[in-house]
Amino acid sequence: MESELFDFIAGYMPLTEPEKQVIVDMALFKRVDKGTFLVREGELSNAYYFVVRGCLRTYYMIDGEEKTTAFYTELQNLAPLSTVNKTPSDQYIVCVEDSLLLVSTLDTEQLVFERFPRFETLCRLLSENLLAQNQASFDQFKNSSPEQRYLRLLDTRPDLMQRVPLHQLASYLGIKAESLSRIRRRVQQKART
Amino acid sequence: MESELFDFIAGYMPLTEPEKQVIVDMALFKRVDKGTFLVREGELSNAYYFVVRGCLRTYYMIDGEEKTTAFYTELQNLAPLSTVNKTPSDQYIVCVEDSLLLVSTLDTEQLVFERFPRFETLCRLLSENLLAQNQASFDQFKNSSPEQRYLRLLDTRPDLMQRVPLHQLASYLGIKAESLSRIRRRVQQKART
DNA sequence: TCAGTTCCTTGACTAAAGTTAGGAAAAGCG
DNA sequence: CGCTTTTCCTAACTTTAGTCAAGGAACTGA
Repeated sequence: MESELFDFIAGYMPLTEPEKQVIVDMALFKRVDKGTFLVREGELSNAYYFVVRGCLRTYYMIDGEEKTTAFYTELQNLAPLSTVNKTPSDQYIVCVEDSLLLVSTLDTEQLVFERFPRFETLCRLLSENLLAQNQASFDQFKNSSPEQRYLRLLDTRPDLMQRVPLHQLASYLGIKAESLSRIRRRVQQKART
Repeated sequence: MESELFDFIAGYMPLTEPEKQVIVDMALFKRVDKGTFLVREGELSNAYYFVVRGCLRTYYMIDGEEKTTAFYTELQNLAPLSTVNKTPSDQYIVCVEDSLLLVSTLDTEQLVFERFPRFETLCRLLSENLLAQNQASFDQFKNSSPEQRYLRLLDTRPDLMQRVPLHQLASYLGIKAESLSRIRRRVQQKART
């Protein structure tokens, strides 16, 4: 169960057995049911999430409509702006499937850093990486059409198509549900020729 | 000259005089002329940049066209994916104006961390913050039309309009130069009524 | 089982961005 | 200074996304 996590971490920095034990002992793993809200708009949040198994979704409520902006699945990390800034959240974070999460709060983080100083270096490297990756995704998004974005998603995260309703994927791709529907038809027709 | 930097850092963590001195002594400040490339496509990069004064631009060459994706101005931070990943860069980073930068390489960073351990915490906090902010910008980008994005840019970074050619701003906004031209006309007409 | 959602698609229409082409003003350079 | 390049705008046309309306399929809960 934890092995996925430690394999992932090893990509940044291999951990010793005692170090792994620190994480396990702190009982940071948490099972969360589908439909559970981790944060709602207006609430304060003090946790960071690492998805071991399952799927989280972030969305905003704008003019009574849900605007989905991200999905976090296996081995992805979510540091809500609300947690980082200690300000009320402007978005919702909800559990899309029954999930297994590593939940670390500002408090537990501090404890881990004391017992295991290298963990701060690990967190720094991870943040730097995620920042650069996020910027690269943003860059790619700007330079591609809705259809190209759909095709890329199909290529990089095909699982999402099965796991998530299409109208949520549409707003994730920055378009309306009707447009996504038409894009899918267009793409299928091209493939058939 | 360095005071802008230290004022900025104080927002995360006030530094002591000796700590400030470490940074100044390491002579990490660098003047860079307009037109200078910090990284080209295919090159390796091993530096992080903090803009004290001036402006940097990142762009990709796609089908012989420059696709600008970001501008870094006063008090903004740039950690190129190439530096983070130690892989050849897929983008260009160029100096748009004569600029004053704080340049930190992987080597100098290590030295600073040793002489001044709190610096690593500072870097972690900064990365976490920038990541959450970048994600929020990305979210907003997805949920707004080209016109809304233009108006927001006008609101949040009006200086860019003067500092940078419009066709570069267009691709930064994820649209073509012709579209930006039309949007500007539309907006002006609305304002005139 | 049935009623009420939610989800997905389609069609007709509108609005806006992409494409292509051209031209004028401004800036850079010999 | 003239020349070239860059920058910016315009226009006509094409393509595609947004909007509004509707209907059917799939799922949900009493």
